[in-house]
Amino acid sequence: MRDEEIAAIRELALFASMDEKNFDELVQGSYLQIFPPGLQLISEGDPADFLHIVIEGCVELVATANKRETTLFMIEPVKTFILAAVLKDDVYLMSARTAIRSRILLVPADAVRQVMAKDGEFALGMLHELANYYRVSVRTLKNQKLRTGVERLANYLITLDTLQGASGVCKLPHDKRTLASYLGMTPENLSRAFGTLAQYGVEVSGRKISLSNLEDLTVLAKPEKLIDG
Amino acid sequence: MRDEEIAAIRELALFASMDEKNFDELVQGSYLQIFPPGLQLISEGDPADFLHIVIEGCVELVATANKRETTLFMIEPVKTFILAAVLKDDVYLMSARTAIRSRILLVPADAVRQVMAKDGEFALGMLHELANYYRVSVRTLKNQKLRTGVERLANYLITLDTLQGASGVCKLPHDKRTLASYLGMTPENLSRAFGTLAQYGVEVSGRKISLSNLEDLTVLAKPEKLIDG
DNA sequence: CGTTTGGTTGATAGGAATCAACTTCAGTGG
DNA sequence: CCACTGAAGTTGATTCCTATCAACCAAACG
Repeated sequence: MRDEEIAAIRELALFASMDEKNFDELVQGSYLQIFPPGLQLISEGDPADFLHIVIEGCVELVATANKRETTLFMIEPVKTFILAAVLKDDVYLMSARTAIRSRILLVPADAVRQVMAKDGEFALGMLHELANYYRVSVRTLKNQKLRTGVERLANYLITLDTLQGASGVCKLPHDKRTLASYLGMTPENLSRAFGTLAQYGVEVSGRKISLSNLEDLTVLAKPEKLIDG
Repeated sequence: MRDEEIAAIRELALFASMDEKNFDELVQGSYLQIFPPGLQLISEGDPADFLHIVIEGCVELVATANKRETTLFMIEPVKTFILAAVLKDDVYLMSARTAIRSRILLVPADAVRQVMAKDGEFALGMLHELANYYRVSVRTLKNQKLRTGVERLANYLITLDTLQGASGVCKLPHDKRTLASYLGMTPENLSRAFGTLAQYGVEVSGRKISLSNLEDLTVLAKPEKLIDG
């Protein structure tokens, strides 16, 4: 790993206030690797051997059962994933694959656990990271249990537009199949949901979305701070 | 709080290995209280002022949106709840109410955060507790997104029977309205789901359930270690 | 070019919510 | 003791949401 990359990683909230020596110990055994899109990084059920950190790109966390598959989370830079499995020294509950070409830092799980035990600052950093993930997961669960598909899409679009500058024009970060899976619906239903939203000023052209009637859309979506953030 | 109660709390995995002085500091400002059934302990959106620990009884974590309500988790002794909100010094994402008469320990949030910062053992305890909750939340999400209502009920019953001794006879720990909300369906639909399961050997009499054909039920339910534990 | 991949549309069926009526049962009070 | 009450649970009819299967379209790519 290059010095400048190490320095960049050091800046992350997770590592910022930890001891220099402990940081070195973590980085020592780590690998920074580039993966092509669509590559399976982790399979659910496997033991957790590395803590993964997305430095660049995007990773999709998916789960399978009953011959069905669903996307649970999309992880964007700079964030860890499968932290809980590493921490509990247990198997992964989700599979992970790159959504696009991605640079990922792999930190050996036992190193993480060892450093965590002796570096309080690092443990606190982990605690905050994990608390964030827990809250995201709860929000996701509420989104899923309390809203219909159309409502989830509407809220997704409003949030997306806000994140991209609230200009009323935004661009989907993933293909629609992935989005459908993330929103808990089939691609066919996502397509119909976009159709339904047309009468609320949502125009779709490929991945480009324009929201020309945010008021009506918001009435339909009923966004909630405790779900959408 | 009585000495024997303090001693019992000290035994919890969360506190077991922490420093005596720090434990005292935590317990000092805490209250142990008994609440009647159905009492609202916490409202979603409120700032987190106390870490709650169920010593005895049962607490239901619910969330509301769109004039709908759903039960996200049931917390049984001895477990904490709303840990993440306390940790992040943020608002609660869920409301909490007692399902039955319950004894609950209330630990001031700022004390928790202070002790956490200086007691590495306690921080590690928290980290494990939180990691457990995260994984429960992910399992719940998978259960919700990958299964139908009848499948969720079937798996719930199989797990319940296992927990209660795998005798083929078990007893629902909550009323059916609560169970329906927890399983993400309406009471009417839960009733029908029980009806559907009759042909798989599920007999219902009030809260008493008997599973006379576990093989067929299991074929329908398709339990997964990575969802049902 | 044709072939693939991603996306859309239509028809149909299945899963789940809603509304309304009815039953059961526990608790209350006459 | 029994009738009343209210809550919990069930059942039926209907509507709505969602998945499935199939066909079709279109941009992307060798």
